[in-house]
Amino acid sequence: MRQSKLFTKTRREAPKDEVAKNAQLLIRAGFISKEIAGVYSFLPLGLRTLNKIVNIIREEMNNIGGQEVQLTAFQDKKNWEATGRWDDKEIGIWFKTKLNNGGEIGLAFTHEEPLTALMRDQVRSFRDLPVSVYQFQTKFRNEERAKSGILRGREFLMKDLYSFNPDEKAHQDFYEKAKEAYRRIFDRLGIGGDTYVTFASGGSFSKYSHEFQTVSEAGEDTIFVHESKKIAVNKEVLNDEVLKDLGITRSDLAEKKAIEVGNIFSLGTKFSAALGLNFKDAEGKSKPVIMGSYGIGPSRVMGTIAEIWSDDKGLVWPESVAPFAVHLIALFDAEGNVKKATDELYERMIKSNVEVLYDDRDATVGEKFSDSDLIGIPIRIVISVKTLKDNSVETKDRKTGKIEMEKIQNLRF
RNA sequence: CGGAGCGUGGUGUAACGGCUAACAUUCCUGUUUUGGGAACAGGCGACUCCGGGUUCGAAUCCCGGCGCUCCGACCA
Repeated sequence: MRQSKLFTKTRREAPKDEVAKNAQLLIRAGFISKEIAGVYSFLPLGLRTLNKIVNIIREEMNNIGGQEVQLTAFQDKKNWEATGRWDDKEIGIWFKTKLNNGGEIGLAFTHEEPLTALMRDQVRSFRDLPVSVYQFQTKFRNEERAKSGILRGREFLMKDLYSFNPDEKAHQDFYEKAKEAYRRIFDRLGIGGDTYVTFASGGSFSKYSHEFQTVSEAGEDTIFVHESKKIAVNKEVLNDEVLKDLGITRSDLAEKKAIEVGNIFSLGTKFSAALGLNFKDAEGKSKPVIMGSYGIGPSRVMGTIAEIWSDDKGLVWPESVAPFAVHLIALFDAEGNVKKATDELYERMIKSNVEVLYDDRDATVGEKFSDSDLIGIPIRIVISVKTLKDNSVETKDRKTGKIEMEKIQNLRF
């Protein structure tokens, strides 16, 4: 894409009402725009990155057999009354509204109830199991206090997968597969090294749930990290019993702030029993389905990456989620030689399906370089009078700062 | 929801109760410039968040609302 056509602009300064680093950088670089507190819009660069995150998650969910759907955000009150979660006293974060015909609907903050109800029509026999279903969906949570930029919004994107299994063993097998898939996802997203499988409170059907916590000062959670085992314990459940279960001692643990980027949770029969999602086993006996839920917030992940991968000049995207692979920068000369050479290279890259952002703006050198650092595309390629003397370009790695000269004809595209 | 702070051109800031609300940046015009947010000249852009009040006079003081931020509580 030609940067001269990109409608978003970079800014020198962040709006003063943004304090969170992720929001400051993403707004300054033109990735997102704030609508109201906790509600952000995604602009072209931001949407590209968000979609890359989504696609990585999608691939890994498909790998473990997940089937993608898209449920509606509108919620039928009767499904939620069945589980006791319609009442505002139970769930304080509902957005609800009246229908003109007198009814009442809610906007989903999660989807256990509607999907369980939907599966009732599909699952009858043990032959229909196991099955797992997921979606990328906008969730609405009427948080009393939005904070931390896109880390905690009132509207946010979430991947939620729900598993349906005939028995506890099959459930556990899938649960472990999902855990492994999550590890791969965070590795591919570039935050695997800082992300710990964290033991957290399990609720009534399992002793523990597992959170995926990325160590960052911007996080809201406090976890205790066991570095060599690459696991952690959420402060909420840190006690002697947990330490014994995990075979670790308190002195091995280091206290850290962390962002919860994902979690997986055994639901047992809580929802299937309440909503009547039963199946006939091989003996013809009716049993409730065993369920699990598995969430990741792609928009929160994007904010987390911005927190972790950034420096004083701007964002430093991992290749896997960068809005473009290459930032091509032309430092024009009066004769037009640089423009001609850069246009040619740009066309070549487009033909080779390289995702390239071409800074063809009539801007000064300093502005182009500053914007490039701010936007944080992994590889910067500069063409100028200087490089053309040698028929070369200069490449610079955003992360390492390493600069190399390369002959134009030797470029890999 | 408890506590604290803040609302001034697009953005960031300034202005004792008193001149035409100032400065920087962005943006527009032109000239020059092209390896780190470049120079010069000219120009556009604000009912000072909204509504009331005090005063000869309000961006400034008072009351109410709305919004934003921070700390805490909350966060299947």
